[in-house]
Amino acid sequence: MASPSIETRTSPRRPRSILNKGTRFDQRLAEILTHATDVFCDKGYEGASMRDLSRASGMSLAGLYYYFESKERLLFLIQKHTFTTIVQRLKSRLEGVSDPEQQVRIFILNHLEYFLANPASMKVLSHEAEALKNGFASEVAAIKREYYRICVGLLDELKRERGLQFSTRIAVLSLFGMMNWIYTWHNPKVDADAEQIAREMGEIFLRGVMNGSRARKDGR
Amino acid sequence: MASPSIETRTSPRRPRSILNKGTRFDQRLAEILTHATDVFCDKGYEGASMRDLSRASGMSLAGLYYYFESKERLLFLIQKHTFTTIVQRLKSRLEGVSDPEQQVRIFILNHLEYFLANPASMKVLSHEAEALKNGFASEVAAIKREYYRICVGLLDELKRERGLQFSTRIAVLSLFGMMNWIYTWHNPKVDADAEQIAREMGEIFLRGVMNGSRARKDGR
DNA sequence: ACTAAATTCGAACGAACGTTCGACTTATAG
DNA sequence: CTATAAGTCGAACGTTCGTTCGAATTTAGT
Repeated sequence: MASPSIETRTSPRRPRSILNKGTRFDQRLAEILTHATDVFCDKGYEGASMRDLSRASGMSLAGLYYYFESKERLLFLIQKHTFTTIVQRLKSRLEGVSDPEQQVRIFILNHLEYFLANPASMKVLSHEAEALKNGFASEVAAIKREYYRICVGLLDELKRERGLQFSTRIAVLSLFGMMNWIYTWHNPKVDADAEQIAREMGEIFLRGVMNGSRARKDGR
Repeated sequence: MASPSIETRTSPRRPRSILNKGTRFDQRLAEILTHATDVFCDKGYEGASMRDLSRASGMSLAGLYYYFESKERLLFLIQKHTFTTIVQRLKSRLEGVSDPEQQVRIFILNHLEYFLANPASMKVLSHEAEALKNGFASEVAAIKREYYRICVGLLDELKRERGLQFSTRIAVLSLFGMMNWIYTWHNPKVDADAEQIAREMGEIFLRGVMNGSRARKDGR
């Protein structure tokens, strides 16, 4: 959780001194976001009260409102930062790789690695997807759509290259389901690490989508 | 949504007349559960107020408490009924089928058919899995565990019969993810019906879990 | 050291929350 | 028709909610 920085906020008047990166304000806000993420993760967005957030971050109830103007905007900041980060990491990892199968594996690994390294953030992103309204909702939805389209692109490319036949939509959404559901069951003391889970899910998904598909006629 | 019946409730003193099935009480409770399910589906358990439920079911706020003694118990009744029904249907459909692959296909079809026929109930079951506490939570968790174990059994049987090698836990949980995630995206105006989606997910999952697995050594 | 800006907080706001109570109305059985 | 039980409701309970305000404190520039 880091550096929401300049254009991300609107609450009080901005400090006029230009060139402040990683200011006290931004650092403190980031700390609050981290604690808030944990609380939202445990109690849900609606179930978490501002007093819970106050307690968790060690700041008074009123003090929180110096950093953001509403509980909803706080959730928005968490979701936007999380989603932006995962998309940006994906893009950088995808650079220079041209084999579509390898690209899909990277997509899965990137998603699961970030998920298991930031379980609270990702649970809040996955589980509270409907909690935001209007402008906040549509801005996060836009990032989600971009992320979704990237995955569609990879699978369409895989289909084209290998002459496969399957519904891209069902495939992509099944893959997201496999991956995102992990927040309901993953236990770091019992389950393998991200790399191995990514390998196993990747095997299931890629074999499932690739083998024998060429021969199928439509309908059945 | 139907017949919570005798042992399910505790609120007021029970009508002493034995042999009442489908009484006025049970019917009205079932209606309330249906409306409450829709509201919980739309606004979430925490986000839905008793006044929302009152409005949706056309009964006064106080009147609701004649049928159940708390909001939490209402959610419990919804989840327990939904989960019990889906397990019971599965068991009856599984009877007489012995081929493990066919059994897995039936499992998937049963799950998705019920999901798409009762989207609100299933969303409330999937999305509000952490909302209940203590006794309520553990009773639903017990049914979930039974359902999970059935699926594990089917996959272990498939593994044994065909000499496959994969982590049953990861496979089962991936399958649940694929299926349960559907509440976040399925649009009846755009997407296919349960039978076809079950076929496509079944293909992906079964091919993914079956093909080539025999040859793999451990570790890699 | 002085000052102005940045930061923090106690106290309170009105609204909404889940739940309860006693009185009222409707249905049922004799 | 009468009496008892089942069902319903308006009004209110105490609590907690998200948010605000003005005063107090801390920080940073000179």
